[in-house]
Amino acid sequence: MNYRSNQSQARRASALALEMRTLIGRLKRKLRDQAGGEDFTSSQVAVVLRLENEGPATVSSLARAEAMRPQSMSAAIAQLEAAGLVSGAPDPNDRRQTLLSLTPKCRALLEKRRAAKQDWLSGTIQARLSAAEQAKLSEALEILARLVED
Amino acid sequence: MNYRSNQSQARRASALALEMRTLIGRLKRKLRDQAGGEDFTSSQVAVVLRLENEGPATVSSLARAEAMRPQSMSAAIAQLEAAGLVSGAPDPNDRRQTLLSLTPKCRALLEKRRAAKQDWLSGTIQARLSAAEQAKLSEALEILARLVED
DNA sequence: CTAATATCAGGACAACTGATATAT
DNA sequence: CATATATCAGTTTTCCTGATATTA
Repeated sequence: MNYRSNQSQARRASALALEMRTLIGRLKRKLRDQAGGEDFTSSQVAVVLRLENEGPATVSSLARAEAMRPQSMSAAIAQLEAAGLVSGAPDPNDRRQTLLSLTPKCRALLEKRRAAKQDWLSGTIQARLSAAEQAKLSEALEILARLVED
Repeated sequence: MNYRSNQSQARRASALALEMRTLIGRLKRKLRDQAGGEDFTSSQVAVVLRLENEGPATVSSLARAEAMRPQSMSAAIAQLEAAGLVSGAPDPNDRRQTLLSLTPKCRALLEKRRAAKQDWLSGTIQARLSAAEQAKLSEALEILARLVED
């Protein structure tokens, strides 16, 4: 690996990083705006979908999964509980923990929103990206996941 | 296009959306943490790199490029100006506008940080992704850009 | 007069840090 | 005692909306 190729690799990585920064900022703001009003934050949506896909979990494990502080996750979940979408039950095996799960109301809401295609992100993915592009995106997400590991 | 294939398309899009939400949240927090302290926010970094790549620009045009409000961009840039990294000069052709550009101090700082590989995102891209993976990422970024168009 | 640029003022909200109680 | 979970309280930060002055 010579000097010139290291240089051009560095330039390519910088260019990618620039594009990514702008894109992440835009997506972040877009997701927040779409969630505005009666809906939920991006983090809250991620939690609900995670509970749906992976079953009951604790505040701490959810915080680890999203790489945020337990206190922040707790606040997000408090709103979901207040809305009656998530409920917690003490874990009989470890009484420090509270296992959270989706309420029937939440599952019904998810059904309804899916039927009405009310989720902006998945709706836009379907509307604007071909199957081949979605496949490329999926590959890229696996690659990107490695950037935030640890 | 029959019912079943629409169903499975919708499921695929939902799964992608879930992965993306979690990933965006994690990247967002990671970028903020890496920028913490004496450094700058992700938006500020994006602005500096954009000015470097595309030359002088106004607050409004930068706000459009990042899809945020001019007032928010103005605040971000005020900090950069206070740090002596960006300076503005009135546009002689249109006196409503102020053209912003990088100061020599900022260019020197960029050089120094690049030499020391101090940018977390581009450093991690280089360290953890092969050339082929970076190419896939680049393709995916073009695809993703279409999601936030308008 | 209407449209675009910039900036001041105030507000909302997500995530943070620190401290504390409880259970393992 | 050391570790893990959860939660209360207060703060920071980023971006927002609304209003105003200036110039095209």
